[in-house]
Amino acid sequence: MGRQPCCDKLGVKKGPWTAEEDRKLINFILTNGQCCWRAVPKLAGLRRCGKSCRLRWTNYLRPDLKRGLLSQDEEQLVIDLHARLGNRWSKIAARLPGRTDNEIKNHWNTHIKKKLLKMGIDPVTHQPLNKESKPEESSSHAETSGDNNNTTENDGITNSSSEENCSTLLDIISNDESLLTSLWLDEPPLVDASWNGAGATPATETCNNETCWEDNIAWLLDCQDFGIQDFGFDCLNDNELNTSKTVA
DNA sequence: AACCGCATCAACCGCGATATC
DNA sequence: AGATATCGCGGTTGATGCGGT
Repeated sequence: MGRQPCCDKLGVKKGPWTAEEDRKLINFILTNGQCCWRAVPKLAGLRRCGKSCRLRWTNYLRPDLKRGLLSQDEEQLVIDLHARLGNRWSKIAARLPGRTDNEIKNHWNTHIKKKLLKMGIDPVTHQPLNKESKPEESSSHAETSGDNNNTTENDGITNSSSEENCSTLLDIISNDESLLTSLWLDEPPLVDASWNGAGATPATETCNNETCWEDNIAWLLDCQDFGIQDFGFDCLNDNELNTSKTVA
């Protein structure tokens, strides 16, 4: 009854990934595509659990990932989406091309949270902190879902230009019924559909959908064209440069 | 130069949802 | 139908780097 265990836990390595392990995982996925993660460590010759492989790939090795800090626009979008969705990081990440839920979660906890607090805004409710907040900050945003375009003047993200960004992004979201609906419903992401199509689908299903699988293989092979087989760590930057082309 | 505290982020853990037997 | 495995998500931890003293 049931399935075989995910991994036997014995001899499974933990901790930071080495360049060699990364290379093995990348080579395996480029060659075979993303099939069932449970089988990946064995087939790729890794002493890792499948879960760890999936995490490493989705959070770090995927060639379509952007690296580096979030831009102001991205940051503001995260704030806005968080006001609507709460800590549903995967949903938020789905709206930011090349960003992972882990990355956004980290950025939220280390940067955005502090900025909001500094601005007198509760990062959980996105409402003004009444006790500590400065009088002018509680003016124009409160209970409604779009009230988080925090436009105060005491922090870097809140200068006049970012104010415009805030309202622009907010307008886009508020005025786009389909986007709003999709944010609330469990709709597939706009940007990373190809990845989710392959990544979230168990091998059996993937095999049933040959077109989808082949598309992903083709896409992964495209990655090889720009030198991923020569993987050293700086190649990911090259990947970044080429990903937009490839995805497009 | 050495120590300390803080910030950052990759990776792990545990849980719920879903799939499979 | 129930038991169990797998997947994906969100919370948390720990290693590392950096700046200040």
